[in-house]
Amino acid sequence: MPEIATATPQMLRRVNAASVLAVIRSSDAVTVSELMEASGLTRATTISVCEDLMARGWIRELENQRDFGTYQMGRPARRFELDESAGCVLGIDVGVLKTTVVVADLRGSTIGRASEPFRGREIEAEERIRVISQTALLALDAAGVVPDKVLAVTVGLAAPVGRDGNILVSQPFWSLFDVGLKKALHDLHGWAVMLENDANLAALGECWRGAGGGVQDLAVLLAGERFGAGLVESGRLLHGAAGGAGEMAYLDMVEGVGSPDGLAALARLWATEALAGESKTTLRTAAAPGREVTAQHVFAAAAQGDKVALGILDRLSDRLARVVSTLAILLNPELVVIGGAVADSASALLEPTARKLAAYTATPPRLAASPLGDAIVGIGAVRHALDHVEKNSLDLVLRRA
Amino acid sequence: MPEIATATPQMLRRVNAASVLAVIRSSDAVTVSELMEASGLTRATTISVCEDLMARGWIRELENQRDFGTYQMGRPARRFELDESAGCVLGIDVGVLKTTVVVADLRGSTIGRASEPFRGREIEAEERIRVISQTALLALDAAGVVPDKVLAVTVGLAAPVGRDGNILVSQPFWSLFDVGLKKALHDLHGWAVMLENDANLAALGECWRGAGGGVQDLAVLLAGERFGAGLVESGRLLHGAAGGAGEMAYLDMVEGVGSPDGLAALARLWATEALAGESKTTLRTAAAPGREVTAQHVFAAAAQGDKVALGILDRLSDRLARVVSTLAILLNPELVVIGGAVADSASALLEPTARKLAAYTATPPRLAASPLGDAIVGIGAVRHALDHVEKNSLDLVLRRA
DNA sequence: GATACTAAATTTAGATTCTAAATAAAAGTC
DNA sequence: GACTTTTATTTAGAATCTAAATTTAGTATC
Repeated sequence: MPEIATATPQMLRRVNAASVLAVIRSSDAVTVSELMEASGLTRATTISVCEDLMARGWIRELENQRDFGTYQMGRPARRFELDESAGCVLGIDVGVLKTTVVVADLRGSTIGRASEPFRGREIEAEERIRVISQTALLALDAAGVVPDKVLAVTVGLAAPVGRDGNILVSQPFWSLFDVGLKKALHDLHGWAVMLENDANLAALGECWRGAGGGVQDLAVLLAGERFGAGLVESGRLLHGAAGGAGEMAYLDMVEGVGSPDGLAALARLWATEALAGESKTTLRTAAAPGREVTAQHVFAAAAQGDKVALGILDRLSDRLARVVSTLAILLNPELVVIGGAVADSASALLEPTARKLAAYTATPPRLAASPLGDAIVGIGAVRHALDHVEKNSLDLVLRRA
Repeated sequence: MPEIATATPQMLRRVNAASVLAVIRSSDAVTVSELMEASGLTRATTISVCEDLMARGWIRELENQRDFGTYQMGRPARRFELDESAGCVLGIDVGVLKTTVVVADLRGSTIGRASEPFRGREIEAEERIRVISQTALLALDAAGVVPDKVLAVTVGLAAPVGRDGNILVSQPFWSLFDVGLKKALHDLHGWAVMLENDANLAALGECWRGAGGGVQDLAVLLAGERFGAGLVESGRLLHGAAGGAGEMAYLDMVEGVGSPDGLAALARLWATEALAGESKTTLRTAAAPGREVTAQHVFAAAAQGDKVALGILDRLSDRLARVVSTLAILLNPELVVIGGAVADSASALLEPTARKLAAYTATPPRLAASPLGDAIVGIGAVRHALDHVEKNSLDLVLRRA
């Protein structure tokens, strides 16, 4: 016997309240008449729902109603808008060397942010959790918001996370971290913490605020040190059975690729190789004795017309085209966004990559460089947390300041 | 302003009726009390919904109510069950050389079937459509059902089909076929026809009646002449932006693979190569002068211990392991089902393939051979059509015999 | 400044729907 | 035949939405 969802009269109000709230959330300030048109409900119902939402603290009524819109005759309309300060969400990016916490209001506007380094790459989960917790408080402080206002927290990390938001026990370190972090933040502040893979959050971020506005089928390629993808199909994140979707270890087996090394790693490697040879290049001055040559150096030199650097860019674009084409063929996204630390530099690669892509696949997607830079995971985490709040608005109790 | 779904009291009945129907659909015969427990509704509501569904023709009431279940005291319970003959669906597999039509009742039981060859590989869309339409009538005749009873029709074909069920205009032949078929079957019989990619239908079929019972993340690999995949993630089919998801042309670029050729094609090729050489093998007797050696010959010879055939199987299993591993890494399915014409023979490959798979991926999925044989697309098409009927039950008007 | 006009808010009556409790019915048990 | 058990039916009640009539709060016009 399957579990089924039946409906009672009481649930109607919930459905309608949620719908009206969704409209208000996506508008600046709306009149009851506008809400009626959007919802198909009558005036009586619409107003009653708005009163409800106001009593619960999600929306507020505007005064000076004529100030908005064009002049109009008749009795002034009541106007409602989202109370974006009714609560906030936290998006936390846990990297290897540092953590960044973004505080956003209910409209998703960033209202605070803090970043703190970890003491080293190999520190214990416990210490990591302590730093994260403190950074979160710093960010809240910067936003001028008390911890009680936090309605949802999403943490992004470079590990596979299942659809249920849990990390597999087969990952001992991250599993420990998972349990510890959830417990710590709940015990300290009463926050409900959700985990998600960083590439997946990057994909959410791009769909929301990045190059993927309105796109339903997209892949975000984190292309810096190591290729990894966040996959969105029909507007939904793909996780796979154990959260492993978007892994790209198969690149080992792809001709002309051979490793999951990312663009920055390859640019460094090939520049170092070139410098070991005799070739004449401006990269020599960048890489002074004792200083490593970086991907930035290569892109900068290429922009100046350096032949060796341009050669490296050509190789990079071929590599990228091959990587993108595997995704493009198997998943047929509309758009592939290049993200990660190299996103800015990658724009120089877009045109040649797109040209080569046409040779590798019959269904080439659009290509774009992420405009979000290294904030991409934090922004995606905010989006993820907001999704949770929006889905559960009517069950959350807002604590007034 | 987003389109939103609000609810009225009238819609409650719809929701509850749909839920109750879903329970009845998945049970043999249920009492009102059982429905009450499953739905959480009261007796009055449950009975009223059942009367409704009965009036609409979807369910029927049983007599001899004590015949079911164990002996029980008290007033006999009313018992309802799905009227599986209230309508039927058609699942149509359009191949290159023939078409097969499956007629199924509302429980999904096959009640009729017919298969007819096309006159050639290269015939016009119009002629194809005529043959399909006639085969459908033959199948209905075999089922003893009139065309009026058909509630939904799904057609599976080897072309990319978008989420919306349409074929891209960039595919001139199939696009013409799409429009023509829908128009023809609608004009002739009033049927609403849905199109879907054959590998996708195979995936639906496996989830329903095949090796993937209950699995939420799975890939079906049609592995006969050419590799192609149907992908299911979190219980949903993946289509991609233009219906191209599951394409495997990237295999060209995978080391140790190099082409999208399927297992049957490779077995033939390698056997032919071996026969051109000097090696001693029982395959020579199978391939008498003028007769081509087939994949079946190779598998049969291997089963008898033929060294050359066993060598081919070993190569095939490596090839298969590489193909599967690319899917397994990027999408992390729980299960990969080998389907298509070679499904039966493929079971001999499962064990060695699984062994090799562990070397290629850290997240090896379970492997299985499809138990559905070449009926897989037709069965998937039936499931697809049933999905449509179940989602729209309350809008469909059943025509009584 | 009085009157008319307009658009929105509010009130009121009405229709559905579900629930809950009381009553009736159809069996079996003793 | 009286009692028990289980289900069906009836009745009253609560919540929701809609629709139509009425009131309100402004602007426009004379």
